[in-house]
Formats: sequence, C-alpha cells, structure tokens
Amino acid sequence: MSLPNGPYNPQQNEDEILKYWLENKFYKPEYSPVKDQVVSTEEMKADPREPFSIICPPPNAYGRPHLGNISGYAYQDAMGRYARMKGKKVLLLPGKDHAGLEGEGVFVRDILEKKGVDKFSLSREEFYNQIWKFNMQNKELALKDEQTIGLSADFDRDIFTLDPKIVEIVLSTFIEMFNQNMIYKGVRIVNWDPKAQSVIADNQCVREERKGKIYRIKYPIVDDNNQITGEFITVATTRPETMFGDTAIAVNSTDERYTNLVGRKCLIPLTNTIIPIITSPRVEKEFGTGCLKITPAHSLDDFTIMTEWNQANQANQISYCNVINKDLTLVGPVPSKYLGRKYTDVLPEILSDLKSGEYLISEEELVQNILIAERTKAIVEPIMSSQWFIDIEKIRQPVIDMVKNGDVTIHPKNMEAKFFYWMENLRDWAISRTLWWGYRMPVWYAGPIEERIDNNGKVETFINLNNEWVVLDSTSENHLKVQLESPGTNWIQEESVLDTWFSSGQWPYATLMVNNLMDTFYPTSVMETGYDILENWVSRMMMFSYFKLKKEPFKDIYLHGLVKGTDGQKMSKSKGNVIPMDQAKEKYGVDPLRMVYFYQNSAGASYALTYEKLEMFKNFNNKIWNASKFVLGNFEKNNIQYSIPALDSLRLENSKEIFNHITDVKQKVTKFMDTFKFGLASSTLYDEFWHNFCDKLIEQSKVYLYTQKNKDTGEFISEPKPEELQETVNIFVYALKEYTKMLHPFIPFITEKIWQELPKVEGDHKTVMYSKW
RNA sequence: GGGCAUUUAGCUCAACUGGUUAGAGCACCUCGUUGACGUCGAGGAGGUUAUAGGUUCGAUUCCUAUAGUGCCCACCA
Repeated sequence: MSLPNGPYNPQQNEDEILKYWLENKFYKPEYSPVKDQVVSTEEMKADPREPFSIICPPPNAYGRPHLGNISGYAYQDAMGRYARMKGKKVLLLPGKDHAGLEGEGVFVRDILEKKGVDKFSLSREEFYNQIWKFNMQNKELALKDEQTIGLSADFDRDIFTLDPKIVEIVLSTFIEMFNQNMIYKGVRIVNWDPKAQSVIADNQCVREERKGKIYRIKYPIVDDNNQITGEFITVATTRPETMFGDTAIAVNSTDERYTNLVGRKCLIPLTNTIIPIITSPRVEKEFGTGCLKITPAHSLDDFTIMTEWNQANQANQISYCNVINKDLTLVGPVPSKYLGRKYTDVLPEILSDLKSGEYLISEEELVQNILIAERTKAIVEPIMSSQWFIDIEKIRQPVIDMVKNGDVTIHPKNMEAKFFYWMENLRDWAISRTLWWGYRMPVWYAGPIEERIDNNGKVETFINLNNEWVVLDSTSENHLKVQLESPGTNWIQEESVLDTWFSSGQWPYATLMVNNLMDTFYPTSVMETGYDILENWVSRMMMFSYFKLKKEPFKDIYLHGLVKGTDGQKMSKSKGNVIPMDQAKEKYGVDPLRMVYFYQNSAGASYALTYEKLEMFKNFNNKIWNASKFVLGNFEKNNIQYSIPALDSLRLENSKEIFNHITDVKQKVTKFMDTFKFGLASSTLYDEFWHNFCDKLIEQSKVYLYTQKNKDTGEFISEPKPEELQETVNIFVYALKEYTKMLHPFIPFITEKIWQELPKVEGDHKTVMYSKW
C-alpha cells in the first residue's frame, strides 16, 4: 500500500498497466465487472446496463497515426472510460482505413516508384495483392500505437475497411440503391490525362503558371428569325479552339453594358450554331470584356455556371457540347475542315480564319494557371465522361431533419450552420473513381464498352454485343447487371472503384453488422472526429444510415479541433514543427500528452501541441504522484482503517471543508462531462487538485498530522491527537480516491497505478476503470 | 468570391453559454522551503478583453460596421 519513492516514472508504469488492462480484457463490452470475467456476447446483450458505443474513425492503415488521430483517440477514450465508470456497457470499436486515393498514392510513390516499378506494368490483381500486403503489415503498427495511447477499444474486433465481410455490406448498399433508382449513370466534366489516357482526381493535378494568349472574338448577334443584325458581342478567351463547344454567352446581370443583350441570341463564328446570351453572378465585369463564352464540356467553371443556370431556369436550359476527344482531336459539331485533327494543329488555322472573317479583334499575352497532371506532367484536359451518380434528393431532407429535430446533436453547436449549408447545397454525388485500391463497382457489362462523342458533341456509351456496337442501355439486363458475383465468363466488370466516402459512410453499421451487435449498440452514442470532415464523412454516414435503416447513426457528434505544430502553424513534417509520438511518450509519458488535448480546449477549437505544455502536465502528474505518496504514506504509517466519510459524522471543520470541496468539484466535473465540456472538466480538475486541494487543504491539515514545534526556538507545542489524525488521513484518502476516479478518463495510466494502492471498500472495483463515478 | 470561425497579459489559452475585483501555465521580479514535491509554496508586476458604435441596470459574452488572422469550398475566361 505504498508508492515507490522518487518522481513518477511513466514509462515503466504505462507498460505494466497496459498489460494489466489487456490481460484482464477490461476493454471488451463482454467483460462483466460483477463476475470479473468475460462473458458470452449473448450474456452481455442480456445485461440490463445501458449501452454506450463509439465507432472509432479508422486511421489510414498504411502509416502510424499522427498526433491528430491521437487527439481523437484521447477524446473517444475519455468518453468511453467515463461511460464505464457510470456503469454502462461500453464498446469502442477500432478499425483501419484503406484510404483509397491517398493509400494508393502513398504506395505508388513510396514503394513502387522507389523500386522503379510502374503501376501500369503490374496487373490489377498483382497490384492489389501487393498493396494489400503492405497495408496489412503497417496496420499492426497503428494498432500498437492505439494501445500505447491508452485507447480502451475492443482490439479483438479491429477491422479493415476492405475486409471481405465489410465489402459485401457496402456493395449490397450500392445494389439496393441501384434497384431503387437512386444510382444512375450520367455525364459530367472530368480531368482527362491525355498521356495516361485516364481520368484523374482533382488532387492528382497541380497548377503551373504558363504564358499564354488571350483573344478577343466578336460573336454576331441574331434576331428572332436567326438573321444577323449587324450587332456584336465580344468575348475574351484563352481557348478559341473550344468555341465550337460553346452553348451560351454569359454576362453579369448587374452589368449595364449588356442588359439589352441578355435573353437574345448570337452565332458562333465560322459555324451556323446559334446560342443564347445568359447571365451568371460568376462572371466578373472587370475581367476581359465582361462576356464569357460558356463551354461546359471543357471548363469546370463553365460547367458550374451551366448547372447553376439550369437549376434556376428550368424552362431555358442550356446543354454541353463536347468537341475535344480523348485523343485531343476535334469532334462533334465542328466545321469539317477541322474535324478529326488535333486541336493544337488546327488552332493557327482557326485563328487565321477568324481574322479573315473579321471576328478576331485582338490578342494579348497573359500568364495563366494551367492544370498539370502530377504524374505524367501532361496538360489536363477537362472533357465530358460518363460517371456514376447518387441521386441525393430523397435523402437530403431527412438528414437535415435529424439535426433539426434533435435526434443528432452537433458539438459545438455553431458547426450546425456549416452542416446545413453543405446539405442544402449538395448536388448529386459522383461516386466513381479511376483507381485500383478500393471497392470495384459491382457493375457488369455483357461486352466491352466504349465512350464516343456524337455529331452534336454528346457523350454516348456503346457496348459491343455479338461483334456489333450498340448504344448502352443501362436499364437493360441484357447490357448491364448490378450484382456481387460475375454473371458469367463473358461479362466485364466496371473498371472504376467507389469513392472512399461511399464505403466509410457505411462504417458505423457495417462494422456492427459484421460483429452482430446492431441490436445492442446501434444507433451509436457518439461520433467523435475532426471538424474538417463534418461534411465529407459525417454527413455521408447520416445519409447512408437513413437510406439503409431509416434512423440516425449516432446521437451526438463531437468535433475536436485540429492539432497545430509547436509554432502554432498547421502541423507538417516539412516545417519541422511536429512532435513525434515516440518522443512525447519517452520524454513525458502518455498521460501528459493526453492532457494537452483536453486542458482548456473546447469543441472545434484548434490548438498547438508544444513542449511547454507537455512539461506542464508532466509536472502535474508528478504533483499527483507526490500528493498520493503523501496520503498513502500517512495512511500506512498511522495504521488507519479506511471508511467512507459522512459529512455529519465529521468532527473537524477542516475535514468538512475537504468533504465539501470534493462534493463541489465532483458536481462541477460531472456536469462538464455530461455536456461534452472536456476542456472545462480537465482544467477544473487541474486547478482544484493542485491549487486548492494540495496548496491549501493539505497544507492546512498538517497541524493534525505532525508534532508542532515553535519555528524559532524548536520548543514543543503539541502532539497530534489520534482521533483527529485518523479523521484527517481518512478524509485525505477519500478525497484522493475521488480525484483518482475523476482524473482517470483523462490520464488513465497514473490514476490506475494509484488506484491499485488505495484501500478499497464495498463498491470499489479492482480496476479504476470499473469503479463507480 | 462564397461559407465558417477567430482576435482576451510578452507568449499559449480559459472564463461553465449577460452578473462581484476577467483567470491559469510559461517567461519576469521579491521572499520562503531538511518530514509529499527531478522541486514546490507565498506574494508581485503585467489587461481600456482588436477598433468604432448600439441594446441593457449591467457586455469579454448579444447586435451592427471596420480591420487583422485561420480553415473549408469555388476559382479566373
């Protein structure tokens, strides 16, 4: 019943205690604190204790969790530990993420390219096997880190996002959605890498400054009978070659120079194509001529203007017209002399034809930002392509209502605005991705497919059936089937994989279904994650949960702030402001590291992780350690029998003061814990323990413990009275026990160590983890 | 450009959602410390709560405007 001399040694204690927790399987919901053993899952389910569950956001499997992930673990764990002490059966479910695009990128960059291997020299299967192995090896390290930090999750249930059982659930949802007509194949603008001959994602592109030219071109205005009136509208463009794909001219509605032209029509020079003049708030009056030619097929901005216009003007919709093919030749409604030739070759001819027709007014030099493919360095060509979409109309409002009705509460509350803004402005969600590392779509074609551009610049998908190309009909089972297994040897699976969020959006129920725990733990209690993925991830989980189960996936959303580096800047290795976890653990211990995340922090607020703060909480741990040594030392030395004190049986005013102090602190901290105010809970504990309990209450109690002597003369004054001494030490032990429990969710290791040495009474558990709050 | 935050001591942040004298840690100054203290304690200095208005008996807190900073989204024809 005593603690070793000297300062607290976190390294030694943490290993010891972690082993104790893991061996006793305290982390499992099946652990019964009454029987002190693991019971069957069925018995756990029948246990009337209230369930509490958190599905831990899975970190990337390819690497070790960074201090941002660990921040999340600290919060998830604190909630879990608090719930356990409140007598709930607790499940914290851990997992690891394959991290689609990023996971594939890291593997290609750090492994394949270092070995000089090109991704495309491997078959898809080979590639998948290699990256799978790579992830399996690395995820063990991640798991170890989670344990080290004290995350009290049920590690037997740790699961990978590409686990076959999860895959089956995720893909079944795709099939259900397809059968309910919520998934469709549509046409959308994409980034085309002409060198790799593949669609690439936004973050596989980089911007580069290049010198280019901007041309001013006159478009003749026509009247209602499509006759040229002699008026013109002048646009500025850097890409005259896309003019055959123009489907409108846009001006800003507040631009008085053009109000008389809005709603009229004009002619694309060198063609017979008539296009309307529309308005868009995105057009800047000051840039160029203030008139923008809209080429939705070859400019993301124009594509956006088109979708916005069409949404607001149902009766006057404009369309797209794709005039650049995947081999960079011109296609579609293009004058025949240019058709089928590379646009770069044709451009000078187009310019000279414009000049001779007196359409070209001027050309100027200009520095522009061009999109470049990161890997091949090719100029990215925006073109139209078929993609798979989810129609979100049916799920939008129910998900908004979850928050409005209070079924789901977002902490901090001000993030609700962000959430509503996102949900209300959400458009149909494009879910196909050109990757190999992920969930390949369960779509099967009866033959090879090919995308073509027709004479009007429209994208059409053809399928080859019995050596004949026909237009793909995605509603016909003769052309296309959506199912898990291949329908037969001649059927060809869709190349694309699903967007990562399509699978991670199903993570809460998928993981619980795999474990057959839906009945007990769904909806889960809290979703704890960083505020930066509220929109991308949290909203998706709610959408899928509504679609599949018609209920919310979790009751509360706690969004922690992002961890910044030692200099207060965004943490990044290149800036050198990152504290490595191993170093923090070695030098300060896990408890101080965890404490940094909580202390004085509030939901959604970012904060810096500094050595100064680690030092501060290392000192705090040491203070706790020393106070405990003091209390336990006196307890042992004086041979005290511990009993829980009651206020009205206390004789000393001093004892009453301590008793009331504990009651007061406990009430405050409980309130903070229940309202997700972990910053206030932890700082209250820090301040009260150190500056009130230690500095004042313990100090003033010493008269009851020691022989009093005159300071100057050394003359004897009084001897401690045994009854007073007994009561004082007893109340110290009581206070220390309560503090140990209250501090445990935040700093679990040192509190467990101290708890082991404290005298127990009826109702106490052998581990502080299951001791009653 | 749109959205969301944020601005409090030299630095890093609190202030429990309108109520005594705005609090901690680090740094600084002065004392003290041989019975818990890899240190700690007592005390001190340091603030017109970004600026300007407004609401209120009362504003760090609510409202408006301005300026600075950060993040997310969209981006130059």
